Amino acid sequence: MSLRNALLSLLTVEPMTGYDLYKVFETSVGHVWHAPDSQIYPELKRMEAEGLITGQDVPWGPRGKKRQYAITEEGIAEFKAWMNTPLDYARTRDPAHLKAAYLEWAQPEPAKEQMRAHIAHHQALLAQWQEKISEMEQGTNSMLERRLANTEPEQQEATIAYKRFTYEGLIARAEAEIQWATRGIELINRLNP
Amino acid sequence: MSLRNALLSLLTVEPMTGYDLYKVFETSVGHVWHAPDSQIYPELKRMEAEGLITGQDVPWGPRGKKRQYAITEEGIAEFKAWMNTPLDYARTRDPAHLKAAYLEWAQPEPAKEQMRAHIAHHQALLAQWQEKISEMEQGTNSMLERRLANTEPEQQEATIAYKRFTYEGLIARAEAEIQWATRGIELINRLNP
DNA sequence: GAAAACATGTAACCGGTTACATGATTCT
DNA sequence: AGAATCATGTAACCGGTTACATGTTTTC
Repeated sequence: MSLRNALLSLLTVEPMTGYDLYKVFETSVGHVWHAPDSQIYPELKRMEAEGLITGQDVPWGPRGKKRQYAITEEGIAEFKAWMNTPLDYARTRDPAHLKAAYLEWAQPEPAKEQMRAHIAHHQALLAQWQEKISEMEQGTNSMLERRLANTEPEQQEATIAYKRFTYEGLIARAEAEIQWATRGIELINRLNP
Repeated sequence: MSLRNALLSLLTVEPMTGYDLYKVFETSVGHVWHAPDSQIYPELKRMEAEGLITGQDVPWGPRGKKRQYAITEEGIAEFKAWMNTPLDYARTRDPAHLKAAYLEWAQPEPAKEQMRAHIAHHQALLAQWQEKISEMEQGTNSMLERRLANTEPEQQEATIAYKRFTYEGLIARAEAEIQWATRGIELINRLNP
């Protein structure tokens, strides 16, 4: 049910179409949550049927139209309820560490390549998150700016602080993964002289 | 297809029954990969049909029997091939950080409770992984001891080193998550005086 | 004798992925 | 005029979860 709440969180900013939401998942929130359009459109329909959001057809060009969804009071209540409910943590399922535990079965070159890919993956994430923080600082993150425009002044500090806190955590994690994989390459080299 | 390879990795130690494998998932490997029995038994059947493992009914008590699976040459080749193939990293889907980014929507107490649960979750993982390393050092990890008994002497160092490397990475991650959530509690306190 | 552990499955469901499908609008 | 983007879906599939179901053996 996290997709539903990710969608609700975005609709607390302003009404959006399925395509708008899809694009946001491809960029800003996409680094914390991702969903393909094929999952978003049906979910929006279900949410509308359940009264969490209301859809409205708005004209788009001479003949086209698009459906814009706005969060309802019920939707806000649902989102807040989710935010106040503790998560239940899923059992671990971590292919990268599963493979790392059995690297003696790989050849040295592919093993190192695996570690390099791990580094590249987390370096890309790191760069994106650092970019998010720098956008926040410069006020160039449009989703955040629009959110702040609809937020009471005394709440704005918290809104920014929690987002920064989140990104900082993700940055620390990415850095740790890069460090780990770097040590992995050293280890592979040491064991395969 | 990681379940399949997790099963293969365990069967490189020695032949096992579905229940044996299920128990191992509940304990040692379970902290890197988890699977319920309802997923293990059908997967073993498919793997047998594909020739990756061979099953043999062995008597169990006066009337019972159990099916013991051994990895085949084909299975070993498949596992090695997987180990030599780079992973493709799935798009992020991280409910804990998704929620953290919107903590201004939660009440302070539930928000802190969330952070405490995050700490408790990762502290439990941390303890399990530290225990694994201490078992390795004392030679009391029976899966590993059995694996080493079937490993050529010149390979034993690598086998141990990669497992230690894996656990150390997971320990570092757990410590970082605990630190992050601790900062989160401080932040919530600061914003809600 | 009862409880715990061993042993093996099936079935319904759910969230998510991939592939397929279509058409309008805007930009160059 | 053609390409890129906007817009919205359906359908098959897949990995994983939860619930249900059953029987044997070992341990206390």
